[in-house]
Amino acid sequence: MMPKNFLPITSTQVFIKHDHRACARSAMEAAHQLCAARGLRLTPVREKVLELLLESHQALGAYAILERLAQAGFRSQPPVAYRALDFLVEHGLVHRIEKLNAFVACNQPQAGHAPTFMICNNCHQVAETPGKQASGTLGKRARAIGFHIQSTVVEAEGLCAACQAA
Amino acid sequence: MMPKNFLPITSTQVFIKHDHRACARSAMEAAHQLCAARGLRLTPVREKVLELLLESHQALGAYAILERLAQAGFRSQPPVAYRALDFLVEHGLVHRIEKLNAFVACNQPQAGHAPTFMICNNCHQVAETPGKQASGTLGKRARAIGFHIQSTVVEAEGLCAACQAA
DNA sequence: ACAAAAAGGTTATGATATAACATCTCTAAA
DNA sequence: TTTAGAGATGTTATATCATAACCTTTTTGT
Repeated sequence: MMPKNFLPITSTQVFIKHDHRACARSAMEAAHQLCAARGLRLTPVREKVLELLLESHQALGAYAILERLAQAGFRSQPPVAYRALDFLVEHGLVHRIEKLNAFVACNQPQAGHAPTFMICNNCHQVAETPGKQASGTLGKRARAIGFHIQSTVVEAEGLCAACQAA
Repeated sequence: MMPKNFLPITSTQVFIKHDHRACARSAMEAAHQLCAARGLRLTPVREKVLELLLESHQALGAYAILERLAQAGFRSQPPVAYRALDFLVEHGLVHRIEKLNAFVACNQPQAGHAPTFMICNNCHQVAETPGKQASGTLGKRARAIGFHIQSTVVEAEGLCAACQAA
């Protein structure tokens, strides 16, 4: 039987040591499948941006992405990065971290999730924990005042376990 | 007896019809008291910025504040607004809304609270609901992975009760 | 009165994001 | 298979948000 307060912290939990390459590879595969299934075009720029984010396992700003794109032979005007990011965010392959004005790859792309993020102020990694829309405290508060939630931002800054130890 | 899931939605709940002037006046008074108690200086610019935010009952961007400051006879270089805002945010009199790159007055200035915000996409008012640090789902998730939370951002966008009706 | 600290004034620039419009490239229907 | 339309990309320019750096003024503690 599962423990009472089971939280599905998965292999996608960034702070936990794991094989980044394998993790990135499987996320990229998931992205391809998702796009195929929905008839979306994961064009070269879009794929490259996703790849960069998956590799880094950190939040990257649009201009940091732009630099890396340029190094990889893509054009380097801001709209190039922003358009790719818009696409990826719209389809849930990437999330925007408001607190950082930056972006992270989603490691479990799927519809209708409302993830929460833990941002380590020391190692600058960002962990995503899965969440359902309107669950928990926020949903409760919204219902209490008749507020209809369309989207949520839930982010915590602090120190991950490893960085506390060090 | 109080209902089981009692949530302290107070008179400070912006979406609910109330006397803005009285509300702003009392919040301003609370700010003065708080500053007196802590030996902080609520200088003219700082007070004016807080007043502007209390009046508007909406989130205002730094440059919107700057315009209004200029109209009121203050200098209008960006640092003027940002410094005042820094002070007010630091001491909990104003909160930053990350999703909007904007600021709202806190209607219940007090130490150690970690409020959550509901942003109406129609009337653009922002409601603050009180919250305690590390309570609820986010705290649970953090503990599950040994993450030490230093600060949180919890914001929901959607439609307030009044705007749903209309 | 004076030194130190805090606040404010000013210039310049950095960082983030989008508008607008031209061109290219796929896809699907004629 | 041509061609219209949608979607994607290229490019220029500019809007929006935020801070660095340095100097002067005001306040506070001694």
